[in-house]
Amino acid sequence: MAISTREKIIQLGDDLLRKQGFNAFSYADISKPLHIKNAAVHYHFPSKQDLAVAIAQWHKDIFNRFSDKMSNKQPKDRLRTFLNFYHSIHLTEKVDIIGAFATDWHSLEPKVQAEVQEFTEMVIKWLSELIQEGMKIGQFQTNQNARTTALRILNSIFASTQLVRITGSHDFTRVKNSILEELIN
Amino acid sequence: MAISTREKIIQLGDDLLRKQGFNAFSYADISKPLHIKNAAVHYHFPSKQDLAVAIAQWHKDIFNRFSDKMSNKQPKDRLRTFLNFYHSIHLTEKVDIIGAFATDWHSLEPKVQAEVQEFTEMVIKWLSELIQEGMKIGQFQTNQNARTTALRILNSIFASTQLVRITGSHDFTRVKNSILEELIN
DNA sequence: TTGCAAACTTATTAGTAAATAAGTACTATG
DNA sequence: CATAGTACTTATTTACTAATAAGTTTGCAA
Repeated sequence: MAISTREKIIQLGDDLLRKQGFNAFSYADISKPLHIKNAAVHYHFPSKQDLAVAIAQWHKDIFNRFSDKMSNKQPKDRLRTFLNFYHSIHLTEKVDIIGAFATDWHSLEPKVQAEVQEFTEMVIKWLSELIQEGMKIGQFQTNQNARTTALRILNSIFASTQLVRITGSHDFTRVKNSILEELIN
Repeated sequence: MAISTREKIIQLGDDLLRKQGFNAFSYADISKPLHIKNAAVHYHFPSKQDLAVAIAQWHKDIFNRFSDKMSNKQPKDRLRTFLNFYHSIHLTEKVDIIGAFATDWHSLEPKVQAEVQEFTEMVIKWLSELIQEGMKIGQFQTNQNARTTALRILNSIFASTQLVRITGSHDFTRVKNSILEELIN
């Protein structure tokens, strides 16, 4: 099945959102590369906020598929794959979607904010459970509670996608490795 | 000495940059509250990029004064004050300037990027030295190198100012306390 | 074949953006 | 008192933005 225009718009919108920021791209930036007219984008997403909602929902879908696929893996491997996923974000010069939405938070309508909140809590919950499981089987060690550890991992890794734009790539690998080292052993 | 218009523009610009994002505020958002005309802002800062340069330099100045004032304090207390400073950012509904600049990175001209890079390295250097000193006198404990630890602290705390917009304030205190607990003991 | 809905294009609007040129008021200095 | 620089205002331009109304094409279904 060929990819639909609607899907192409979401993917390009996501790309622009994370490369430039929500207020830095326009419908023209979407319509031109797809060789469609401005109004065609408005046909699928009447307002820019509607597009933002769709992007957030798209991330929820992707994350659900990701967590399903990972469900039978060991906590250690799940965490490693999660961090590698962020590594690939960093390589494409994008920032993580959570940080991108957060800095533009006050430009977003409540319906967008609600989707972003849901997605973010999904990720935190997944990380927390992963940590608790890893603790139980002795794969991880920490004296913080699971949510706090989850928050610190999420913060460290999504902030890294931002910080390396300023300081350079080598710092990404430093942080990524240190997260693993700190928990494992 | 009364505060100059130039200074007022910088402070309000910084406020807007960190509350809304670089591309989400306009010169009108600055001129209106200050009861001056649009062109008066352009008189002080011909382009928006010039204003961004000034904001970055202003942060360098503030940080220099901060680090001078802290120089005779113990590493532990310096770190605590640093984290409290971020706590006050969070209370004003702003995000940290580093993350704000990073997400809007591709909207910034090289002259702005250079200033931001200089400021960021100043902060990382200050944190690294603080950690090394704390390790030497046995106040801190970590098996990571100083820059990596500095990066993780900076990442965790600046990402928190973003994440709590989505998840709520209580998570800020969690992260802040966990940074201290992890290092001290 | 007719009808009708989905997926567009054409054309336009109203608003806002950054930026600049030219003029004015104030103030300090020589 | 003249002049020159600083700090503005008035007025305007050019460009872009999101958004919408109205018309067109295409494919499928009754």
